[in-house]
Amino acid sequence: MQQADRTLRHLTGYQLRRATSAAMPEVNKVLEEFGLRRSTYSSLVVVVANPGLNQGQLADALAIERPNLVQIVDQLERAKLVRRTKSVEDRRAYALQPTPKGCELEERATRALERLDNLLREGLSEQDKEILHRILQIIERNAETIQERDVAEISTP
Amino acid sequence: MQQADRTLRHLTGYQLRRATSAAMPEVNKVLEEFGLRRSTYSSLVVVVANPGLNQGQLADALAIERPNLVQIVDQLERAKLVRRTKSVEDRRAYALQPTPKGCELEERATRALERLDNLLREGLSEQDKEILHRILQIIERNAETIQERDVAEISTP
DNA sequence: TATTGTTATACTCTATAACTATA
DNA sequence: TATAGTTATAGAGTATAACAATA
Repeated sequence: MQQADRTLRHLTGYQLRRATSAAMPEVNKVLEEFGLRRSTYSSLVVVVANPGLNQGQLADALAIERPNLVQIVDQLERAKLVRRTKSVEDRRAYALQPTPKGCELEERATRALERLDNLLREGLSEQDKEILHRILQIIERNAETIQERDVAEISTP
Repeated sequence: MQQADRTLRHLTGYQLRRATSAAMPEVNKVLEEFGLRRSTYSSLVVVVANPGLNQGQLADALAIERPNLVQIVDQLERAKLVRRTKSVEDRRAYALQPTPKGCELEERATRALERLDNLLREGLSEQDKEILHRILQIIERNAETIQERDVAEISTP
């Protein structure tokens, strides 16, 4: 039985899901070598690039819920990659600061992921890569736009 | 703070993840209107397109583990969309058959998802859509190829 | 009254080991 | 012995309600 999912392959959601599901385990494997997971890695990157931001801003940047961020920052702090420092302007908030060790690890992990990226995109032209990046951002924005609308018009034409 | 995740946006895995995470809730909402989830919908589609296939073949087609398929088929059977019929050639296996109700629901759900697809891909040219489909399949195959190799060469250059 | 970080919780998805019945 | 379907289970990821401290 070949291409038993032929019908599904026409749907963008299914295409995205298959490609993402295939790629994520490889991303996970690379990050494991650095003692990181996707959630801790992406948080670390944003803190390194935006030192001093607070947890709410970090959650917004990564589109994750604040409660789920708590344990992620806990892990980064335990690994001495990020520090929670009390914000002086707003004493409710923590200003997140990367440690030197965090900066160094982030750089090495990013380089490894860039090498994986080249393998994932093998066979694609430079133009293909740019088009992919552009299209995925359009789809993401379209999805956010749809979210603000009513789903009824889709399900019942 | 704008584009706090700028560094991450360069990575294909992150691009894929963001687009997929934004799109999946919309897919879920559409399918909920039909009493389906992504897993039950995709299984239903494959059974309708390939009546008589068994659960192992279905699991392979959708790249899901067989144990996880059991409850999915249970749900489809409880909803009278699919029937498990004992295979005559191999009495260990079930031949999965769609019911008329299953065929009808699959068709309506697919039409609704195609309408969602048009919204998700709004602003893309016909060429963009074809390129996206092609690129995502390449990435999926590349990921499967990487999986068969050693990750060490990626993490430690 | 609203917001930041937190706790507790629950639900889905995914993955693996081990069982049964057939082959 | 190997395979098809199953059971049980465990780990992520994700989502919401409610609380304390502060604004």
